[in-house]
Amino acid sequence: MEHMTAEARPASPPLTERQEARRRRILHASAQLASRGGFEAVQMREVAEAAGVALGTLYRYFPSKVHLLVATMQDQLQHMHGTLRKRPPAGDDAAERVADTLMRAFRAMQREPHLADAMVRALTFADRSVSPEVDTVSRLTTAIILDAMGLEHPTLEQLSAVRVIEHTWHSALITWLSGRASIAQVKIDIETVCRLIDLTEPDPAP
Amino acid sequence: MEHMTAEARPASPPLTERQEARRRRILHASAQLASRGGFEAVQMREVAEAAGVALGTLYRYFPSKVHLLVATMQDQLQHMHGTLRKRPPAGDDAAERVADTLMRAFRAMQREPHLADAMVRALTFADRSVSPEVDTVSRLTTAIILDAMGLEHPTLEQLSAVRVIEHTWHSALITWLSGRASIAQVKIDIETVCRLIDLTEPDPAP
DNA sequence: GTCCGGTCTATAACTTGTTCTAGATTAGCG
DNA sequence: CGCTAATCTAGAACAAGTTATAGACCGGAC
Repeated sequence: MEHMTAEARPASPPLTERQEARRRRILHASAQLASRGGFEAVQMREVAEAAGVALGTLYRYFPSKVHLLVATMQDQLQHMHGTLRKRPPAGDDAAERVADTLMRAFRAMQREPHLADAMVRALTFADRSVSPEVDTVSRLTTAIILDAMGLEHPTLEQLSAVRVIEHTWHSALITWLSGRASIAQVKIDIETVCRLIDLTEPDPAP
Repeated sequence: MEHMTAEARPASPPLTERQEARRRRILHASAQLASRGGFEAVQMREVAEAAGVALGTLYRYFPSKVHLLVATMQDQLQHMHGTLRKRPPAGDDAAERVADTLMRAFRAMQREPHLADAMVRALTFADRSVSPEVDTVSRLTTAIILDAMGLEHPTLEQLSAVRVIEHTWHSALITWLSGRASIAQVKIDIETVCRLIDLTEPDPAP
């Protein structure tokens, strides 16, 4: 496992201290506003005001509302990845541990449903211009799942299973957020898809 | 199997002929515009003009852009359901047939990627106010998958598998539409998730 | 310190989804 | 036919994302 939890910005010019602070204020304001009204409550003018920057500056840091919310999700995911690592999931086999981890993440979302709404809606609404950022989020999610499986060198088959688990995770979240599925239903879906993991683990002989 | 392919409008007052025609013109215009530039090319003023109705009328028929595009998807799905029924999928077991069917649907989307983009983005972006319509689309998709499986009375376990397959289908489509996954990758994901079906079919003894 | 290019602020303007209004048209009904 | 309520039209108006502009400010080169 690599240890770059908090760093994923290979980007262009290294930000000055004031700039880093601005960026942080913006992300904080974004999360704050999202925690109340969800996606639509994150209004660019309000984010700018709450963060104490001009609207143009906000757009310099995040070229669109979707970019901003995806970056917010990146931020939150990194926190969560750290948190999850501290208490590794219980469970005998990999499938259980992954389901356990995702349910833990799901409970975190239940605590801030509006924030979850804003982030997930932005994630799935993102078009090609946001692909790099969305990809970063996806890699973070993959890392979390692989951590839960406890694998150093997953096979191609296992990576496929992880992809499908991620698909299910995102889509199930959406159905929950839009009120079309209950918490129990999401739990079942997660547990169902996690059985795919067993399929890829032909238990190593008696 | 029931035969209500083209009917799913239990709604309030039965539309007059002219109204039905308007509705159809609107959906046609929507699909037309979507086929060019995708989600953002479907602009309400343009749809209204192309359909030859006033903007206010468009909003009376479809209370938002997302409603309109979800209805467009409903329309397209019904066509596809009909088409798919004519030539049932080849394949020995249920998993193969479902994967086959979904890949056929996927190829249809590849022929109109912009239209697919508009419809799928609307579907996942829809909030609670569109739940009933999104649910209808979901039921249609479920029906298509169950048809492919060839089941009259699926078990609860099988229904769970179908749910997960649907999740994967939607999410994989999104990653493809936003350029983060190749066609080949989507194929693998579909085939991977379809293996869940085998898990629910403890083959009925010799 | 002074100067310069890039950054930030404040604000207006533009775009597109959505709502509203006033008047014309239509459908159903006696 | 003539009436009435609902519907439709044309167009203005509003909301929020995004872009553009002009000037103030900051940080590094000299």
